[in-house]
Amino acid sequence: MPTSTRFAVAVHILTGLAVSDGKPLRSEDLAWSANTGAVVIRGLLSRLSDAGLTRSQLGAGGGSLLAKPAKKIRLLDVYAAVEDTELFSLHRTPPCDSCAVGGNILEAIQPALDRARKALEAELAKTTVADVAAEVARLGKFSIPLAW
Amino acid sequence: MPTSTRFAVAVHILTGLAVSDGKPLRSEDLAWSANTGAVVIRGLLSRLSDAGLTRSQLGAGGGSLLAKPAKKIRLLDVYAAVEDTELFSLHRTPPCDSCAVGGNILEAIQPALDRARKALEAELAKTTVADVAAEVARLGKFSIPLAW
DNA sequence: TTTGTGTGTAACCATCACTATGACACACTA
DNA sequence: TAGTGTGTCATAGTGATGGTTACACACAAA
Repeated sequence: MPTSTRFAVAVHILTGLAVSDGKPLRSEDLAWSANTGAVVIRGLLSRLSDAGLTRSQLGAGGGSLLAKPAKKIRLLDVYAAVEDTELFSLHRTPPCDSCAVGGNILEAIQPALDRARKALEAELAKTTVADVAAEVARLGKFSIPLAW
Repeated sequence: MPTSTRFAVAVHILTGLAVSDGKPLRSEDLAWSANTGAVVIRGLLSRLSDAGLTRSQLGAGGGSLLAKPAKKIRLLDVYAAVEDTELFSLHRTPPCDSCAVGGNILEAIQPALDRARKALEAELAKTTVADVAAEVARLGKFSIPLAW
């Protein structure tokens, strides 16, 4: 039930925009930082933009910006924006319906899985992009905004 | 990411063994209930056995049994036994090390991800196979042990 | 001891999500 | 008008996953 790498890279993107603090960053710049392709970044930015977390500025000198303060963007928001598979996958083929266990197992475990998922999400809601940006600044010994 | 159905099927297997309550079940029987192949079940049983959750009885009339009371098997134990990938995958290729954000982002987000993972695990530790078996019995309106 | 039963594991395959990459139309700025 | 950067499509390689066949081995029952 692992997540894709999208979540980690999306947090990376948003953290980059947060430390840049108002100066637009191009997808190519972000791709260099994340060590991937610019199209991959643009795909993620598309999802983040749909979720209202970022916005784009076209044309020369353009790039991406945070659509709201980093303090208001929780890791949970990022998670929801870029992950589309269920945390727990169930049986690939539905279990035997005419069987005492198979016919009821899904319904029986669902509540426990839901509680686990909610616990994960509640924890992700406690950290914001601003927190991550501050931690990156502390580790890298620089201050925000950072001149690139 | 391709998510694994192993956890759900493993819980299914253990629940089946729990309601069977001492009567060995063959991998073929479990495969029928889970609507999959017997070899898939045996692969999971191999992991569960390594984790000390089940044991096998060879020969005619044989099959698999729980290695300890269902009440002592937490969903967390099952999860640990059959899932081998990290909950959160990080960048496929390590981010740019010579970059202020890329060089520190992994270390910066790790604590938050660890807290989220621990929250998930703590929740999974609260439910046991016996709980799931009882719920299946309630939904299916039968009592344990179940005659197959 | 013999026969039948069931496990355990290896090998191979099809499928699917994921990431990478090239290409190009479009929007906007200078 | 020229240049820049986004947004999206199409394509391809990769890796994990689950399904299936095959077979050696262990054990129980007779």
